[in-house]
Amino acid sequence: MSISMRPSQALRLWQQVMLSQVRGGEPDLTMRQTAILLTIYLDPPPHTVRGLAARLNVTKPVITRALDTMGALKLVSRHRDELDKRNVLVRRTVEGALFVERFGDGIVVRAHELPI
Amino acid sequence: MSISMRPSQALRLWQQVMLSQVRGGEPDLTMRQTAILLTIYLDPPPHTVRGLAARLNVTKPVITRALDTMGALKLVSRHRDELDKRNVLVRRTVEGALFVERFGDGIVVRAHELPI
DNA sequence: GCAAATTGTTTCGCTTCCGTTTCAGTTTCG
DNA sequence: CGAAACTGAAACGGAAGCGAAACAATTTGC
Repeated sequence: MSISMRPSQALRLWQQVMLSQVRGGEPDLTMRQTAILLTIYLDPPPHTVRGLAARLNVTKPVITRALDTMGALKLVSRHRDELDKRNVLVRRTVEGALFVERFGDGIVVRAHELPI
Repeated sequence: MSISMRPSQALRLWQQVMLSQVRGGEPDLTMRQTAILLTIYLDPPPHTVRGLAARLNVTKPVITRALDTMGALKLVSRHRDELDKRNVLVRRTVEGALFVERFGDGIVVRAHELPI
């Protein structure tokens, strides 16, 4: 059974979640950064710069810079791949897992609060 | 009857919507910009810089700059309030309405495609 | 063994954004 | 009338983003 919603409900949900994030002072991530973060936390590892760039259809420097920023925020971490030292493996962090978990819970709450 | 979803579904929905936006080459809005845009299109007018700043709990220059960027993208427009010339009224545009409409439809589609 | 290919980062010039402060224009009100 | 209040924008130095191109480090394959 899939999830059904009308476009007006979908937009209202998005607005409420965005407002709660902004008002709560959470990091002001871009859509690209959000896509990268959620891909790292939802898709099975390993995650490489190249793989993420292909998944998002963006260039590699876009991934590098997003990892710089989210790394500074402790949302993800980087580690050299010991088997193929050209690769960088992107890993989850405790802080990032908590952030994503809170984010998901927030969506659920806002969805529940939606008017009919 | 409210909308029910599990956190894992909510996160997967968010990921799929973000991925489709990024891959589709849509403007890479930040959470703040998204919150502003949706507030303008979902909440009843009039919308002023001050009002939006209060709604998002951010400073006025944040709103001014976001309107600069989204104005350049033709997603919103600014007009001086003739009744109180200190105010700037933020208005919707045809392009912005189409963008928001496509966005909402995209969410609905991704929600429908979600695994159980 | 060594050129070619692959990976992720860095550099370039430029744009956008930040928070804070300052400013110009307008309205309010004593 | 004129001072105070209010609104949105501009100025400031700094941080972070962009695409394109060049770059080191590593692996592949002849």
